[in-house]
Amino acid sequence: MRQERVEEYLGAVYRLREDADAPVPLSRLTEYFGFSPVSVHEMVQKLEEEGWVHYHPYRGVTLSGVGLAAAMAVLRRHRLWERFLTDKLALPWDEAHEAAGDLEHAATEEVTERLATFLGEPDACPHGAPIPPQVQSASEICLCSLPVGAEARVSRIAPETPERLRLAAAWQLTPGRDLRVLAQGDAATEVLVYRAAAEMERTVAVPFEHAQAIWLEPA
Amino acid sequence: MRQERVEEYLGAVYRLREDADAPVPLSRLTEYFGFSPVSVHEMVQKLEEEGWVHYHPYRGVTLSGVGLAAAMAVLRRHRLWERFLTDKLALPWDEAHEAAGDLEHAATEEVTERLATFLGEPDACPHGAPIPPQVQSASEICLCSLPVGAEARVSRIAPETPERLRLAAAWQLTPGRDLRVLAQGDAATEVLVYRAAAEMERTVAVPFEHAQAIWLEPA
DNA sequence: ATGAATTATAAGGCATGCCTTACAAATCGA
DNA sequence: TCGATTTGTAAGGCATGCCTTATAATTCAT
Repeated sequence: MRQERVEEYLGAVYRLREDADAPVPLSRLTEYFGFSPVSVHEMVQKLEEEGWVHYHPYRGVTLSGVGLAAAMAVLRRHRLWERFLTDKLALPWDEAHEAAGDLEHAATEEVTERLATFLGEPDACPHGAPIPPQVQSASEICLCSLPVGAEARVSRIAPETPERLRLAAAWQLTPGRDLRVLAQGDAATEVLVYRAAAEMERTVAVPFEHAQAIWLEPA
Repeated sequence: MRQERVEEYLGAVYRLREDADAPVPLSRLTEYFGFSPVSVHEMVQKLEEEGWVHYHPYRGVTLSGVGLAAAMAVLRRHRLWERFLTDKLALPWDEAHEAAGDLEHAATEEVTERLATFLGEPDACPHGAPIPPQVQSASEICLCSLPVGAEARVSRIAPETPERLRLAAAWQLTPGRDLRVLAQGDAATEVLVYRAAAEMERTVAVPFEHAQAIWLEPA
Protein backbone atom coordinates (compact mmCIF):
# COMPACT_ATOMS: atom_id res chain seq x y z
CA MET A 1 0.00 0.00 0.00
CA ARG A 2 1.12 3.49 -0.70
CA GLN A 3 2.06 5.40 2.40
CA GLU A 4 -0.32 8.20 1.53
CA ARG A 5 -3.24 5.82 1.41
CA VAL A 6 -2.29 4.34 4.76
CA GLU A 7 -2.01 7.80 6.25
CA GLU A 8 -5.39 8.86 4.96
CA TYR A 9 -7.08 5.87 6.49
CA LEU A 10 -5.27 6.18 9.79
CA GLY A 11 -6.07 9.86 9.95
CA ALA A 12 -9.72 9.12 9.29
CA VAL A 13 -9.86 6.48 12.02
CA TYR A 14 -8.16 8.84 14.43
CA ARG A 15 -10.66 11.58 13.69
CA LEU A 16 -13.67 9.32 13.79
CA ARG A 17 -12.97 7.43 16.96
CA GLU A 18 -14.74 9.43 19.58
CA ASP A 19 -13.73 7.11 22.36
CA ALA A 20 -10.40 5.33 22.39
CA ASP A 21 -12.08 1.99 23.06
CA ALA A 22 -14.93 2.28 20.60
CA PRO A 23 -14.05 0.75 17.23
CA VAL A 24 -14.86 2.87 14.19
CA PRO A 25 -17.45 1.04 12.06
CA LEU A 26 -16.52 0.63 8.43
CA SER A 27 -19.72 2.44 7.55
CA ARG A 28 -18.22 5.58 9.07
CA LEU A 29 -15.17 5.22 6.89
CA THR A 30 -17.34 4.54 3.84
CA GLU A 31 -19.20 7.74 4.55
CA TYR A 32 -16.01 9.69 5.35
CA PHE A 33 -14.26 8.80 2.11
CA GLY A 34 -17.23 8.35 -0.18
CA PHE A 35 -15.79 5.00 -1.26
CA SER A 36 -17.79 1.82 -1.67
CA PRO A 37 -18.09 -0.44 1.39
CA VAL A 38 -16.21 -3.15 -0.46
CA SER A 39 -13.24 -0.90 -1.16
CA VAL A 40 -13.08 0.22 2.43
CA HIS A 41 -13.32 -3.35 3.62
CA GLU A 42 -10.45 -4.35 1.36
CA MET A 43 -8.26 -1.53 2.57
CA VAL A 44 -9.07 -2.24 6.19
CA GLN A 45 -8.00 -5.83 5.75
CA LYS A 46 -4.72 -4.74 4.25
CA LEU A 47 -4.21 -2.25 7.06
CA GLU A 48 -4.79 -5.04 9.54
CA GLU A 49 -2.37 -7.36 7.71
CA GLU A 50 0.30 -4.70 7.92
CA GLY A 51 -0.37 -4.11 11.58
CA TRP A 52 -1.76 -0.58 11.45
CA VAL A 53 -5.16 -1.38 12.88
CA HIS A 54 -7.08 -4.06 14.71
CA TYR A 55 -10.12 -5.16 12.81
CA HIS A 56 -13.10 -6.49 14.76
CA PRO A 57 -15.56 -7.95 12.25
CA TYR A 58 -19.02 -6.40 12.44
CA ARG A 59 -17.72 -3.93 15.02
CA GLY A 60 -15.15 -1.76 13.35
CA VAL A 61 -11.47 -0.86 13.50
CA THR A 62 -9.22 0.42 16.24
CA LEU A 63 -5.72 1.76 15.86
CA SER A 64 -2.79 -0.42 16.84
CA GLY A 65 0.19 1.04 18.65
CA VAL A 66 2.04 1.85 15.47
CA GLY A 67 -1.18 2.92 13.82
CA LEU A 68 -1.90 5.39 16.57
CA ALA A 69 1.59 6.82 16.40
CA ALA A 70 1.36 7.17 12.63
CA ALA A 71 -2.10 8.73 12.86
CA MET A 72 -0.89 11.24 15.41
CA ALA A 73 2.02 12.12 13.15
CA VAL A 74 -0.34 12.69 10.23
CA LEU A 75 -2.73 14.83 12.24
CA ARG A 76 0.20 16.77 13.62
CA ARG A 77 1.44 17.53 10.13
CA HIS A 78 -2.03 18.39 8.93
CA ARG A 79 -2.74 20.82 11.69
CA LEU A 80 0.66 22.44 11.62
CA TRP A 81 0.20 23.14 7.94
CA GLU A 82 -3.24 24.57 8.65
CA ARG A 83 -1.64 26.95 11.10
CA PHE A 84 0.98 27.94 8.57
CA LEU A 85 -1.58 28.53 5.86
CA THR A 86 -3.82 30.70 7.98
CA ASP A 87 -1.20 32.47 10.10
CA LYS A 88 1.58 33.06 7.58
CA LEU A 89 -0.18 32.96 4.22
CA ALA A 90 -3.48 34.44 5.41
CA LEU A 91 -5.44 31.72 3.69
CA PRO A 92 -9.12 31.81 4.74
CA TRP A 93 -9.65 29.25 7.46
CA ASP A 94 -12.35 27.44 5.57
CA GLU A 95 -9.86 26.68 2.80
CA ALA A 96 -7.03 25.68 5.09
CA HIS A 97 -8.27 22.17 5.79
CA GLU A 98 -8.39 21.12 2.16
CA ALA A 99 -5.11 22.76 1.24
CA ALA A 100 -3.39 21.14 4.21
CA GLY A 101 -4.76 17.76 3.17
CA ASP A 102 -2.36 17.71 0.27
CA LEU A 103 0.60 19.17 2.11
CA GLU A 104 0.37 16.75 5.02
CA HIS A 105 1.53 13.85 2.87
CA ALA A 106 4.19 15.80 1.05
CA ALA A 107 6.17 17.04 4.02
CA THR A 108 8.73 14.84 5.72
CA GLU A 109 9.10 14.53 9.48
CA GLU A 110 12.13 16.78 9.36
CA VAL A 111 10.34 19.50 7.47
CA THR A 112 7.34 19.19 9.74
CA GLU A 113 9.37 19.60 12.88
CA ARG A 114 11.15 22.59 11.45
CA LEU A 115 7.77 24.01 10.57
CA ALA A 116 6.61 23.46 14.15
CA THR A 117 9.62 25.38 15.40
CA PHE A 118 9.04 28.12 12.86
CA LEU A 119 5.43 28.46 13.99
CA GLY A 120 6.38 28.52 17.66
CA GLU A 121 5.14 25.06 18.59
CA PRO A 122 1.42 25.79 18.43
CA ASP A 123 -0.96 23.66 20.48
CA ALA A 124 -3.97 23.74 18.21
CA CYS A 125 -4.99 24.18 14.60
CA PRO A 126 -6.90 27.29 13.48
CA HIS A 127 -10.16 25.45 14.07
CA GLY A 128 -9.18 24.60 17.62
CA ALA A 129 -8.29 20.93 17.20
CA PRO A 130 -5.29 19.93 19.29
CA ILE A 131 -2.00 19.34 17.52
CA PRO A 132 -0.63 15.97 18.70
CA PRO A 133 0.93 15.17 21.07
CA GLN A 134 -1.41 17.77 22.55
CA VAL A 135 -4.67 16.14 23.62
CA GLN A 136 -8.24 17.27 23.70
CA SER A 137 -9.29 19.17 26.82
CA ALA A 138 -11.62 17.07 28.94
CA SER A 139 -13.62 20.04 30.16
CA GLU A 140 -14.74 20.99 26.69
CA ILE A 141 -18.49 21.11 26.23
CA CYS A 142 -20.82 21.64 23.32
CA LEU A 143 -22.66 24.91 22.78
CA CYS A 144 -25.89 22.95 22.98
CA SER A 145 -25.07 21.91 26.52
CA LEU A 146 -24.28 25.35 27.83
CA PRO A 147 -27.05 26.56 30.20
CA VAL A 148 -28.81 29.84 29.48
CA GLY A 149 -26.88 32.70 31.07
CA ALA A 150 -23.59 30.81 31.30
CA GLU A 151 -20.45 32.25 29.76
CA ALA A 152 -17.80 30.30 27.92
CA ARG A 153 -14.97 30.65 25.45
CA VAL A 154 -15.05 29.06 22.01
CA SER A 155 -12.36 26.40 21.82
CA ARG A 156 -13.06 24.40 18.70
CA ILE A 157 -15.22 23.89 15.63
CA ALA A 158 -15.75 20.23 14.84
CA PRO A 159 -16.65 18.67 12.53
CA GLU A 160 -15.20 21.38 10.37
CA THR A 161 -17.07 21.77 7.10
CA PRO A 162 -16.19 24.78 4.93
CA GLU A 163 -19.72 26.13 5.15
CA ARG A 164 -19.77 25.85 8.91
CA LEU A 165 -16.40 27.55 9.19
CA ARG A 166 -17.57 30.44 7.07
CA LEU A 167 -20.65 30.81 9.24
CA ALA A 168 -18.66 30.60 12.45
CA ALA A 169 -16.33 33.31 11.18
CA ALA A 170 -19.25 35.49 10.19
CA TRP A 171 -20.78 35.00 13.65
CA GLN A 172 -17.39 35.70 15.20
CA LEU A 173 -17.63 32.41 17.02
CA THR A 174 -14.01 31.46 16.52
CA PRO A 175 -11.59 29.85 18.98
CA GLY A 176 -10.75 32.31 21.72
CA ARG A 177 -13.98 34.30 21.49
CA ASP A 178 -16.20 34.61 24.56
CA LEU A 179 -19.93 34.18 24.49
CA ARG A 180 -22.98 33.92 26.69
CA VAL A 181 -26.21 32.08 26.05
CA LEU A 182 -29.06 34.56 25.89
CA ALA A 183 -31.87 32.19 25.24
CA GLN A 184 -32.51 28.68 24.14
CA GLY A 185 -34.55 28.46 20.97
CA ASP A 186 -37.10 25.82 20.31
CA ALA A 187 -35.28 22.58 19.67
CA ALA A 188 -37.95 21.71 17.14
CA THR A 189 -37.15 24.77 15.06
CA GLU A 190 -33.52 23.88 15.61
CA VAL A 191 -32.43 27.35 16.50
CA LEU A 192 -30.57 28.52 19.58
CA VAL A 193 -29.81 32.11 20.37
CA TYR A 194 -26.50 33.24 21.77
CA ARG A 195 -24.80 36.48 22.46
CA ALA A 196 -21.12 37.06 22.31
CA ALA A 197 -19.95 38.48 25.61
CA ALA A 198 -18.58 41.84 26.66
CA GLU A 199 -16.51 43.63 24.08
CA MET A 200 -18.79 43.00 21.15
CA GLU A 201 -22.47 43.52 21.30
CA ARG A 202 -23.58 40.89 18.92
CA THR A 203 -26.45 38.51 19.02
CA VAL A 204 -26.62 35.61 16.68
CA ALA A 205 -29.06 32.79 16.19
CA VAL A 206 -27.14 29.58 15.73
CA PRO A 207 -28.99 26.72 14.10
CA PHE A 208 -28.92 23.58 16.19
CA GLU A 209 -26.91 21.61 13.61
CA HIS A 210 -24.09 24.12 13.89
CA ALA A 211 -24.37 24.69 17.62
CA GLN A 212 -23.62 21.00 17.90
CA ALA A 213 -20.27 21.61 16.25
CA ILE A 214 -19.17 24.53 18.40
CA TRP A 215 -17.18 23.49 21.42
CA LEU A 216 -16.46 25.58 24.49
CA GLU A 217 -14.40 25.93 27.60
CA PRO A 218 -16.74 27.10 30.36
CA ALA A 219 -15.66 30.33 32.03
CA MET B 1 -2.80 10.73 -16.68
CA ARG B 2 -2.46 11.99 -13.17
CA GLN B 3 -1.63 15.66 -12.96
CA GLU B 4 1.41 14.98 -10.83
CA ARG B 5 2.86 12.71 -13.48
CA VAL B 6 2.26 15.30 -16.17
CA GLU B 7 3.91 17.96 -14.06
CA GLU B 8 6.96 15.83 -13.39
CA TYR B 9 7.49 15.21 -17.06
CA LEU B 10 6.93 18.81 -18.06
CA GLY B 11 9.26 19.99 -15.33
CA ALA B 12 11.91 17.59 -16.55
CA VAL B 13 11.58 18.74 -20.14
CA TYR B 14 11.78 22.35 -19.03
CA ARG B 15 14.93 21.71 -17.06
CA LEU B 16 16.55 19.63 -19.76
CA ARG B 17 15.93 21.80 -22.78
CA GLU B 18 19.03 23.91 -23.00
CA ASP B 19 17.80 25.73 -26.03
CA ALA B 20 14.14 26.49 -26.64
CA ASP B 21 14.32 25.05 -30.13
CA ALA B 22 16.29 21.92 -29.37
CA PRO B 23 14.00 18.99 -28.62
CA VAL B 24 14.88 16.97 -25.52
CA PRO B 25 15.76 13.40 -26.57
CA LEU B 26 13.87 10.68 -24.77
CA SER B 27 17.19 9.27 -23.66
CA ARG B 28 17.65 12.38 -21.52
CA LEU B 29 14.30 11.77 -19.89
CA THR B 30 15.10 8.10 -19.42
CA GLU B 31 18.28 9.09 -17.65
CA TYR B 32 16.59 11.86 -15.66
CA PHE B 33 13.87 9.65 -14.24
CA GLY B 34 15.65 6.32 -14.18
CA PHE B 35 12.70 4.76 -16.00
CA SER B 36 12.91 2.36 -18.88
CA PRO B 37 12.97 3.85 -22.37
CA VAL B 38 9.71 2.11 -23.13
CA SER B 39 7.94 3.70 -20.19
CA VAL B 40 9.21 7.12 -21.10
CA HIS B 41 8.14 6.63 -24.68
CA GLU B 42 4.66 5.63 -23.58
CA MET B 43 4.30 8.65 -21.36
CA VAL B 44 5.60 11.00 -24.02
CA GLN B 45 3.00 9.72 -26.44
CA LYS B 46 0.28 10.34 -23.93
CA LEU B 47 1.64 13.80 -23.23
CA GLU B 48 1.54 14.51 -26.94
CA GLU B 49 -2.01 13.17 -27.24
CA GLU B 50 -3.11 15.51 -24.51
CA GLY B 51 -1.34 18.45 -26.09
CA TRP B 52 1.36 19.10 -23.51
CA VAL B 53 4.32 18.47 -25.79
CA HIS B 54 5.26 18.11 -29.41
CA TYR B 55 6.93 14.82 -30.10
CA HIS B 56 9.42 14.58 -32.94
CA PRO B 57 10.24 10.89 -33.47
CA TYR B 58 13.94 10.12 -33.22
CA ARG B 59 14.58 13.72 -32.22
CA GLY B 60 12.87 14.37 -28.91
CA VAL B 61 10.13 16.44 -27.32
CA THR B 62 9.47 20.15 -27.10
CA LEU B 63 6.93 21.88 -24.92
CA SER B 64 3.71 23.12 -26.46
CA GLY B 65 2.25 26.44 -25.41
CA VAL B 66 0.18 24.98 -22.62
CA GLY B 67 3.01 22.63 -21.73
CA LEU B 68 5.42 25.51 -21.35
CA ALA B 69 2.99 27.44 -19.18
CA ALA B 70 2.38 24.40 -17.00
CA ALA B 71 6.09 23.66 -16.74
CA MET B 72 6.81 27.21 -15.69
CA ALA B 73 4.11 27.00 -13.05
CA VAL B 74 5.63 23.79 -11.70
CA LEU B 75 9.14 25.20 -11.60
CA ARG B 76 7.84 28.34 -9.98
CA ARG B 77 6.17 26.32 -7.24
CA HIS B 78 9.24 24.16 -6.81
CA ARG B 79 11.63 27.03 -6.43
CA LEU B 80 9.37 29.06 -4.19
CA TRP B 81 9.13 26.10 -1.83
CA GLU B 82 12.90 25.72 -1.93
CA ARG B 83 13.20 29.33 -0.83
CA PHE B 84 10.72 28.78 1.96
CA LEU B 85 12.47 25.66 3.17
CA THR B 86 15.91 27.23 3.29
CA ASP B 87 14.97 30.77 4.31
CA LYS B 88 12.18 30.14 6.80
CA LEU B 89 12.77 26.60 7.99
CA ALA B 90 16.57 26.68 7.76
CA LEU B 91 16.63 23.41 5.90
CA PRO B 92 20.10 22.68 4.51
CA TRP B 93 20.15 23.71 0.88
CA ASP B 94 21.20 20.29 -0.33
CA GLU B 95 18.00 18.84 1.13
CA ALA B 96 15.72 21.58 -0.15
CA HIS B 97 15.44 20.29 -3.69
CA GLU B 98 14.15 16.88 -2.72
CA ALA B 99 11.79 18.17 -0.07
CA ALA B 100 10.38 20.74 -2.48
CA GLY B 101 9.82 18.02 -5.05
CA ASP B 102 7.00 16.67 -2.95
CA LEU B 103 5.54 20.02 -1.97
CA GLU B 104 5.43 21.40 -5.49
CA HIS B 105 2.61 19.04 -6.45
CA ALA B 106 0.69 19.47 -3.23
CA ALA B 107 0.30 23.22 -3.24
CA THR B 108 -2.44 24.90 -5.26
CA GLU B 109 -1.91 28.01 -7.34
CA GLU B 110 -3.57 30.11 -4.68
CA VAL B 111 -1.33 28.79 -1.94
CA THR B 112 1.72 29.20 -4.14
CA GLU B 113 0.98 32.83 -4.91
CA ARG B 114 0.37 33.55 -1.26
CA LEU B 115 3.69 31.90 -0.53
CA ALA B 116 5.37 34.11 -3.11
CA THR B 117 3.94 37.17 -1.41
CA PHE B 118 4.98 35.87 2.00
CA LEU B 119 8.52 35.35 0.75
CA GLY B 120 8.68 38.80 -0.84
CA GLU B 121 8.48 37.70 -4.48
CA PRO B 122 11.96 36.21 -4.75
CA ASP B 123 13.61 36.03 -8.16
CA ALA B 124 15.67 32.91 -7.71
CA CYS B 125 15.78 29.65 -5.77
CA PRO B 126 18.49 29.09 -3.14
CA HIS B 127 20.65 27.45 -5.78
CA GLY B 128 20.37 30.46 -8.04
CA ALA B 129 17.90 29.13 -10.60
CA PRO B 130 15.40 31.76 -11.73
CA ILE B 131 11.86 31.54 -10.45
CA PRO B 132 9.51 31.83 -13.45
CA PRO B 133 8.45 34.14 -14.93
CA GLN B 134 11.99 35.29 -14.18
CA VAL B 135 14.36 34.10 -16.88
CA GLN B 136 17.96 33.06 -16.91
CA SER B 137 20.50 35.86 -17.22
CA ALA B 138 22.13 35.77 -20.63
CA SER B 139 25.47 37.00 -19.35
CA GLU B 140 25.95 34.03 -17.07
CA ILE B 141 29.13 32.06 -17.71
CA CYS B 142 30.60 28.86 -16.38
CA LEU B 143 33.46 28.83 -13.89
CA CYS B 144 35.43 26.83 -16.41
CA SER B 145 35.21 29.69 -18.88
CA LEU B 146 36.38 32.40 -16.54
CA PRO B 147 39.91 33.55 -17.45
CA VAL B 148 42.67 33.43 -14.86
CA GLY B 149 42.69 36.62 -12.85
CA ALA B 150 39.11 37.57 -13.67
CA GLU B 151 36.61 38.23 -10.91
CA ALA B 152 33.00 37.19 -10.86
CA ARG B 153 30.06 36.55 -8.57
CA VAL B 154 28.53 33.12 -8.14
CA SER B 155 25.00 33.15 -9.53
CA ARG B 156 23.89 29.55 -9.75
CA ILE B 157 24.73 25.91 -9.14
CA ALA B 158 23.38 23.64 -11.85
CA PRO B 159 22.88 20.78 -12.17
CA GLU B 160 22.26 20.67 -8.47
CA THR B 161 23.17 17.33 -6.95
CA PRO B 162 23.16 17.07 -3.16
CA GLU B 163 26.83 16.21 -3.08
CA ARG B 164 27.75 19.16 -5.26
CA LEU B 165 25.64 21.49 -3.15
CA ARG B 166 27.37 20.32 0.02
CA LEU B 167 30.74 20.89 -1.59
CA ALA B 168 29.79 24.30 -2.89
CA ALA B 169 28.60 25.30 0.57
CA ALA B 170 31.83 24.01 2.11
CA TRP B 171 33.83 25.98 -0.45
CA GLN B 172 31.61 29.00 0.19
CA LEU B 173 30.89 29.14 -3.50
CA THR B 174 27.21 29.96 -3.09
CA PRO B 175 25.09 32.46 -5.06
CA GLY B 176 26.17 35.98 -4.22
CA ARG B 177 29.76 35.11 -3.32
CA ASP B 178 32.59 36.75 -5.20
CA LEU B 179 35.61 34.90 -6.48
CA ARG B 180 38.68 35.25 -8.60
CA VAL B 181 40.48 32.61 -10.59
CA LEU B 182 43.97 32.14 -9.22
CA ALA B 183 45.18 29.50 -11.56
CA GLN B 184 43.93 27.00 -14.01
CA GLY B 185 44.75 23.43 -13.06
CA ASP B 186 45.60 20.73 -15.51
CA ALA B 187 42.42 19.76 -17.34
CA ALA B 188 43.68 16.21 -17.38
CA THR B 189 43.81 16.04 -13.61
CA GLU B 190 40.45 17.77 -13.71
CA VAL B 191 41.23 20.31 -11.08
CA LEU B 192 41.00 24.07 -11.27
CA VAL B 193 42.10 26.40 -8.53
CA TYR B 194 40.11 29.43 -7.51
CA ARG B 195 40.20 31.94 -4.77
CA ALA B 196 37.25 33.66 -3.24
CA ALA B 197 37.73 37.40 -3.45
CA ALA B 198 38.25 40.12 -0.88
CA GLU B 199 36.63 39.55 2.48
CA MET B 200 37.55 35.92 2.83
CA GLU B 201 40.98 34.65 2.18
CA ARG B 202 40.16 31.23 0.94
CA THR B 203 41.63 29.18 -1.78
CA VAL B 204 39.91 26.10 -3.01
CA ALA B 205 40.64 23.57 -5.68
CA VAL B 206 37.48 22.85 -7.58
CA PRO B 207 37.39 19.61 -9.57
CA PHE B 208 36.52 20.19 -13.19
CA GLU B 209 33.26 18.25 -12.97
CA HIS B 210 32.01 20.65 -10.32
CA ALA B 211 33.48 23.80 -11.86
CA GLN B 212 31.28 22.96 -14.85
CA ALA B 213 28.26 23.33 -12.62
CA ILE B 214 29.14 26.65 -11.05
CA TRP B 215 27.76 29.63 -12.95
CA LEU B 216 28.85 33.21 -12.62
CA GLU B 217 28.06 36.79 -13.42
CA PRO B 218 31.32 38.43 -14.46
CA ALA B 219 32.26 41.50 -12.40
C1' DA C 1 26.97 2.83 -47.82
C1' DT C 2 26.92 -0.08 -44.26
C1' DG C 3 27.00 -1.63 -39.66
C1' DA C 4 26.59 -0.14 -34.82
C1' DA C 5 24.06 2.44 -31.85
C1' DT C 6 20.02 4.70 -30.91
C1' DT C 7 15.15 5.05 -30.96
C1' DA C 8 10.38 3.25 -31.80
C1' DT C 9 6.87 -0.06 -31.13
C1' DA C 10 4.46 -4.28 -30.02
C1' DA C 11 3.10 -7.57 -26.59
C1' DG C 12 2.46 -9.15 -22.17
C1' DG C 13 2.96 -8.47 -17.04
C1' DC C 14 2.35 -6.57 -12.38
C1' DA C 15 0.73 -3.83 -8.20
C1' DT C 16 -2.32 -0.38 -6.60
C1' DG C 17 -6.73 1.10 -5.43
C1' DC C 18 -10.76 2.04 -6.87
C1' DC C 19 -15.41 0.05 -8.91
C1' DT C 20 -19.89 -3.13 -9.38
C1' DT C 21 -22.68 -7.20 -8.74
C1' DA C 22 -23.99 -10.92 -6.05
C1' DC C 23 -24.52 -13.53 -2.15
C1' DA C 24 -23.61 -14.90 2.80
C1' DA C 25 -23.42 -13.94 7.66
C1' DA C 26 -24.26 -11.38 11.72
C1' DT C 27 -26.63 -7.92 14.33
C1' DC C 28 -30.46 -5.63 16.18
C1' DG C 29 -35.03 -3.80 16.78
C1' DA C 30 -39.85 -4.71 16.98
C1' DT D 1 -37.54 -14.73 17.49
C1' DC D 2 -37.77 -13.25 13.02
C1' DG D 3 -37.07 -10.24 9.48
C1' DA D 4 -34.78 -5.96 8.03
C1' DT D 5 -30.63 -3.84 8.03
C1' DT D 6 -25.91 -3.83 8.35
C1' DT D 7 -21.65 -5.99 7.47
C1' DG D 8 -18.56 -9.40 5.28
C1' DT D 9 -16.78 -11.90 1.24
C1' DA D 10 -16.14 -13.55 -3.41
C1' DA D 11 -15.45 -12.58 -8.22
C1' DG D 12 -14.48 -9.87 -11.98
C1' DG D 13 -13.37 -5.19 -14.02
C1' DC D 14 -10.79 -0.95 -14.99
C1' DA D 15 -7.16 2.87 -15.34
C1' DT D 16 -2.63 4.16 -14.11
C1' DG D 17 2.09 3.78 -14.65
C1' DC D 18 5.63 1.24 -14.16
C1' DC D 19 8.33 -3.22 -15.93
C1' DT D 20 10.70 -6.77 -19.40
C1' DT D 21 11.54 -8.96 -23.79
C1' DA D 22 11.72 -8.76 -28.53
C1' DT D 23 11.70 -6.78 -32.96
C1' DA D 24 11.60 -2.96 -36.31
C1' DA D 25 12.94 1.51 -37.90
C1' DT D 26 16.05 5.23 -38.12
C1' DT D 27 20.23 7.75 -37.48
C1' DC D 28 25.00 8.45 -37.52
C1' DA D 29 29.80 7.67 -37.81
C1' DT D 30 33.25 5.31 -40.19
